Amino acid sequence: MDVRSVRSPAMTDVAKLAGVSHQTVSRVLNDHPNVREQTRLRVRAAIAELGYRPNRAARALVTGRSQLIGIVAQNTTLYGPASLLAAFEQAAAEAGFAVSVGSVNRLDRESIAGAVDRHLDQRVAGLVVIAPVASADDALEGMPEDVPLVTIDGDPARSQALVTVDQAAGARLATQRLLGAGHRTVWHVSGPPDWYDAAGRIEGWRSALQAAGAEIPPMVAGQWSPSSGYDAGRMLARMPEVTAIFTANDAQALGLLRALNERGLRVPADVSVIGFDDVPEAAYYIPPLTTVRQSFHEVAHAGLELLLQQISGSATEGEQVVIAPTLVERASVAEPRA
Amino acid sequence: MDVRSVRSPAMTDVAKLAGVSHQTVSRVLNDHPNVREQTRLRVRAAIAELGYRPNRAARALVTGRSQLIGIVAQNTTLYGPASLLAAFEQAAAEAGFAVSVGSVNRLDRESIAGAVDRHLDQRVAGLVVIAPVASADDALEGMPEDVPLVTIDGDPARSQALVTVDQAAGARLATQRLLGAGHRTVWHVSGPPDWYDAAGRIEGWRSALQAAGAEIPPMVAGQWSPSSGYDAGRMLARMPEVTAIFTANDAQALGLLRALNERGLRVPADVSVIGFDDVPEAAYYIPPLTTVRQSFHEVAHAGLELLLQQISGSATEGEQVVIAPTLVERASVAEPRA
DNA sequence: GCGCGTATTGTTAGCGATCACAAGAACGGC
DNA sequence: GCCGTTCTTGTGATCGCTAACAATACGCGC
Repeated sequence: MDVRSVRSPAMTDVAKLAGVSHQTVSRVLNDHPNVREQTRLRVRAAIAELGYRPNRAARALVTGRSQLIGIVAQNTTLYGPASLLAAFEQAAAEAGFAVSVGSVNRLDRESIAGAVDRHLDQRVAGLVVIAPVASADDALEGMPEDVPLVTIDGDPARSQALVTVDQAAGARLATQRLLGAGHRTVWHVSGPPDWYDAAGRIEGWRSALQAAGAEIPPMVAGQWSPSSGYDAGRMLARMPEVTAIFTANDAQALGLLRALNERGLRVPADVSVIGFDDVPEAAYYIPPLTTVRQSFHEVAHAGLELLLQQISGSATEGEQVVIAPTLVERASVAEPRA
Repeated sequence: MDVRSVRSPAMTDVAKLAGVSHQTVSRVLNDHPNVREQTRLRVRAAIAELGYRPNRAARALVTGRSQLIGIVAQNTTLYGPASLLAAFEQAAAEAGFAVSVGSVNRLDRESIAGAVDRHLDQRVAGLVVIAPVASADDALEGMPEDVPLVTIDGDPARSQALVTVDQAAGARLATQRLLGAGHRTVWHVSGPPDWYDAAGRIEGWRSALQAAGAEIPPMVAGQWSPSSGYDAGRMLARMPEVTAIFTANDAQALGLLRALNERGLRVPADVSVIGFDDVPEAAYYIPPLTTVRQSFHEVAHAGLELLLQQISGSATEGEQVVIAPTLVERASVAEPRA
C-alpha cells in the first residue's frame, strides 16, 4: 500500500480499477459508440480517480499523427504576425490541438523549408504557413502530399487551401474614402512590391483611382517600416499638390505623420492620411489614424477550419477563403483646402 | 522494385541497408562512444540515402520525454510578450527543441493552470511560464516537481529558476536622466501595480528621487494601454509644475504625447518624457522617444539555458538571472524652461 | 431449438524507438 | 596457449497506445 507508483498511471491501470480491458478504456476515451453506458461511467470514474491522462506520444506512435499543429511565420514580433499567431493558438486550443511555432527570419526558400522540416520532424498533424511572398510559396512546392497544409496570405493562383484578406478591396475602401472627401487624387506609399499584400493594395489603389477617373500619381515605393514612411513623408511634404496619402500600413503612416509634422503640415487640415492594419496604437497617433482593419481572428479561424477539414479527410480540394477588410474612421481625413 | 514503401523509413530499414542491427543505428544517432568509425560512417550513409528521420513519438514514448518546450504567455499580441516568444523560439530551435505556445487571456490561477495542464498533456520536456503578476506565480504552486520549470518576470522571493529584468534599475536610469537635465522632480505614470514590472519601475523611480533629495510627487496610476497614458496626459497637462514625466511603457507615452500635443504643450521644450520598452515605433513618435530598453533576446537565452540545465539534470537549485536594461537616448528630453 | 445479425467486450499484434543485458572480437599479460 | 579486460555489436523486452480480429452475449425469426 505504501509503495506508491512513481510513474503516472497508464491505460492498464485504469482498466484494472474499472474491471475492464484496456481496449474498453481506449474506446471510452475515443468516444466509440458501442460501449454500454454503465461501463462507460465506470471507466470515467476510474480515470478521474487515478487522475489518468493519456500518453500522447504513444497515441502518436500508433496513429502516426500527433495532436500538434505547426505554424510557420516570419517576424512574429510585428503586430500582424503576432496577432495571427495568437488567434491561431486560441482557435487550435479550442479544437484540442497544441500549436508549435517555427518563426523564420528570412522568407527565402531555405529558411521556410527548414522550418517546415523541423515541424515534419515533430510529426505534426497539419501545417499552417504564412507565405506573404512568392519565395515562401515556392518553398512549399516540394512538400510531401500527405500532410495537411493551409497557406495564409499566399498566392491565390496556386491550388492549395488558402486564406487571404482581400487587400485590393481594403485599398479601394481607403482610396474611395479620400476621393469621396473631395481630393483630386490619392498618393500611395507602398509596401515591398514582392509581397502579395503590398501588391494587392497597390492594385486596389490604382483601380479605385481609375474607376473614379482620377489621375494616377507615381507610386512611392516603401518598406513596412516607420522609417520608410518617414522618408516618403519628407519627400511628399515638399509637394503642395499632395493632399491625400494612403500608406500600405500603420507603421509607415506613423513615420509619415512625423515627417509631415516636422515640415509644419497639419493632418488632416493640410494633408489627409489613411493607413492599413489598425494596430492598437493607431487610435493614439497624432492625429488618430483612419485605417483599414483586417480581422486576424477571422483569418485564423478560417485557416484552422480548412486545416481540420483536411486532417479529418473531409476536405474539398484547394478551397480558398477570402476575408473582407473594413474601414475604421478616425480623425486623419478631411476635405482638401479650397 | 516497383513497390515503393508508402510509410517513411524506420530504424530497422536503415539497419538493414547498413548491414547492422537497429541498436547500432540508435547508437550512432545518439552519439554513443563505442561505435567503430567505419560502422558509424556506413550507418550515416544509409540514413542519408533513405532520408530517414527518427520518429520523435517513439522516442518520447520510451524515454518519457519529448523534445518540446512549452511556453505559457499572456497577450502575445503585445510587443513585449511577442518579442519574448520569438526570441525563445529561436533559441530553442538552435538547441534542437520545438516550442509549443499556450497563450492565456487572463492571468488568473485557473487560466494559467489550464495552459500548463495542456502542455503537461503533451509531455513537454520543460516549461517556461511568463508570470508577471502574483496570481500567475500562485498557479505554479501545485506543479508536479519533476517537470523542469523556468519562470520569467516572476516573484524573486520564490525559489524557482527565474529570469527577470531589473525594472527598478531601468526606472532609476530614466529618473536620473531627467533629474540630470535639471528638472526639480519627475512625475510617474505607472503600470498596473499588481504587476511585478510596474511595481519595480515605481520603486526605482521613488528611490532615485529619494536618493537625489527630490520631492516625490503623487504617482499617477495607469494601465499599460495608450489610452491610460492619454488620460494621464490630459490631467498632467493642466499642471504647469509638471516638466518631466516617466511613463511605465512606450504605449502610455504615445497616448501621453498626444494629450500634451492637444493641449498645446511641446515635447521636450515644455515637458520632457521618457518611456519604457523601446518598441520599434518609439523612434518615430513625435518627438522620437527617449526610453528604456530591455533585451528580450537576453532574457530568452538566459531562460532557455536555465531550462536546459534542469532538463539535463545539471541544474543549480533555484538559480536566478537578472538582466540589466539600458537607456536609449532620443529627442524627448530637454532642460526645463527657466 | 437452430441460425444469424448486432451489440459489447477481450485478445493479440504491432507502431519505432531505447534500455538492459549478453555475446563475440580483439588484445595484453602471464 | 589460456584468461580476463575492454571495445563493439546484437538480442529481446518494453514504453502506452490503437487497429484488427475474435469471442461472447443477446435477441429475434423461423
